[in-house]
Amino acid sequence: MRIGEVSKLTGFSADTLRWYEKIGLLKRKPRALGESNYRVYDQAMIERLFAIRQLKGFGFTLKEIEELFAMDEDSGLQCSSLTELMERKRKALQEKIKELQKMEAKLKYVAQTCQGNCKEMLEI
Amino acid sequence: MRIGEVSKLTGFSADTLRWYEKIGLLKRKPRALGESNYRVYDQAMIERLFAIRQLKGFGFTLKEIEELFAMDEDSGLQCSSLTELMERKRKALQEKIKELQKMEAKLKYVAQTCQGNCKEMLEI
DNA sequence: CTACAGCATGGAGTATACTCCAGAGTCAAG
DNA sequence: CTTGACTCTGGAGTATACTCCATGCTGTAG
Repeated sequence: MRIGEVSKLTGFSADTLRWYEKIGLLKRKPRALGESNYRVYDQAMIERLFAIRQLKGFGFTLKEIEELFAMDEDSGLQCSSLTELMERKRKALQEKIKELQKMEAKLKYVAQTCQGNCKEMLEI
Repeated sequence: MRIGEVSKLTGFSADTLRWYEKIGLLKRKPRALGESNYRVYDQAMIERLFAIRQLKGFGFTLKEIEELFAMDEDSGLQCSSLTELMERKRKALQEKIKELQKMEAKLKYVAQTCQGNCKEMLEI
């Protein structure tokens, strides 16, 4: 498959696919003799793209996904290591959530109790 | 007050103070005749810095804070407009929170139920 | 054979909020 | 008068994840 087709199939733009290659998240297949310079994607690469989609949905950054793939290729990814990574990511997410919830609560408080003098409440 | 003192007082680094000035969040006082080129901060500026601190804590971006100050200088900020802004920010925060909570829930699910085959569950 | 869609490359631009640095000017104490 | 701390300016760098663009090559339909 060529880049346009893969783009339609996966929903990643062609630019994004090239970008993923550039940062090492996706390896480009070396071209066979006499083959054009166009990128060719095989089934394994398509699957990897869906995995990337999944992992992004779990909150992993591209860098983390890359490291994860590297671990997998390196020594075979153990479920225990993966679980640990997920737990760590989960804790980070929880902290971020708490932070946002605090902001939200503060906003709610000011907006609901200001009675005409929210500027003072916000100390503006 | 000069920049170093203000930095200590407010906790914003000197670089940050200059940065805020550059993006228009803080106006530099014009220098008086014969005065040096050093920045001088008066009480009003210090207060504005504390307001910025507050508003950042409420989740407003610098750009939003700037717009807010502009509205205030322009026509005097009405509590009703401010409340509306806060409500909008609050909704945005809530959506972000929901999104993160979904990620967290998915991670929790996989991590807790994988039983040795989390790779399959993650579709890696 | 030619037109045109599709692809390649390298580089710049976007958004956010700074941080760091070099090179030079300024101020106050001793 | 010198030293050292402080400040100035302009510009580059950081992190994240792309997007957009110009210019030029490639593949295929008619």
